[in-house]
Amino acid sequence: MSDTSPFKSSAQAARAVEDRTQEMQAVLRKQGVRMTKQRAKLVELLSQAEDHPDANELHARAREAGAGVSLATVYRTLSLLEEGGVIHRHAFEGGGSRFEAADMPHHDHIIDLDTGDVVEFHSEKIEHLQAQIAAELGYDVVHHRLELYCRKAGSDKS
Amino acid sequence: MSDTSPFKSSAQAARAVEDRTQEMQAVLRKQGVRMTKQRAKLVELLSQAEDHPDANELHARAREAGAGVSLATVYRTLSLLEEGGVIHRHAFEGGGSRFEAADMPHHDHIIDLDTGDVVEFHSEKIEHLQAQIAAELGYDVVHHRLELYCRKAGSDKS
DNA sequence: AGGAATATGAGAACGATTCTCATCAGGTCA
DNA sequence: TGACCTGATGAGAATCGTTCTCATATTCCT
Repeated sequence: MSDTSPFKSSAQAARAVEDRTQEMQAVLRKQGVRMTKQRAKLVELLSQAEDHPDANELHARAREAGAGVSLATVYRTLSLLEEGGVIHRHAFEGGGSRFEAADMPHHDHIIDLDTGDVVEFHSEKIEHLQAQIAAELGYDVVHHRLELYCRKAGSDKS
Repeated sequence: MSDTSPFKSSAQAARAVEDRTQEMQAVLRKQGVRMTKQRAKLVELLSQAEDHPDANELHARAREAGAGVSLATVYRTLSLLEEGGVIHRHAFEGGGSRFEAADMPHHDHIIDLDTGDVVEFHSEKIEHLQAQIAAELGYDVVHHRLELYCRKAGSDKS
């Protein structure tokens, strides 16, 4: 499998994942969330995921990892983690919600219509324009959703 | 200075509902779409709607108008009209898809988190930035989704 | 360890949407 | 205009993602 990780060595990467997992669990414990085996496993899976898995995918990964977690618990835990603010939920077009750890800078998404790949990007200019527009209409932006559904440049699909 | 230009639904209201209905039906006929009673009624309901009704709401409105249309047909027709480009489908957070006639300039949405109200806006600057960002990453934007979930400025919730 | 509060698993229930299929209605052609 | 062929409709079953129910199993506090 190709490795798009920004880390130089797998040892370093493992360490980082460990840190992220610990960090997420710490935040949750601070909120009084009981850290059960299945929650710990899901937190770990999410902290090491480099894509945007959905509930079913996480269910499968947990099973593969030898730690059985029921689909019901996967859903319950995802909602819990979202409430706790340690993961983000995305409802892209088609299919169900997809998730990602929340411990990285805010960003929006480009979804490849042909492959389903998700690319992240961020534009301070767009963020600023959004706030400005909302303000002109008398609103404060609580959160937003910006998704660009794209095709690779040049792939003529008409 | 801002290129924001929100539309007032009253601007479109000036235009006769019948004209919009005829226009939409004409476009569809041109595409070889059979104009059945049910489809005609749904096109009419959509052309006169000033909000963003969902399938169930349209089903109810058709019933109230004395023209019974099954829910299955409502869904089939909505997909048909969307393919024909005469309506747009929006999947806002929570609940199902909501629709609106497509015969007005492209725009994005602000959703009031407290009231559910939807305000339309458009920013050429943002559109341009989106295309630019996608291009830099090797993509062409096919369509996008920009929604600002807001609260009235100053309404200190919590 | 002892226990109260809480989490889990399995499957039923749910809401939105799509599909199946027997019947019905547009639009065309003679 | 009337018969026809194709495509459309209605009613309900089926699907899909997600949530809920409830009996049982765990966690975490003391």
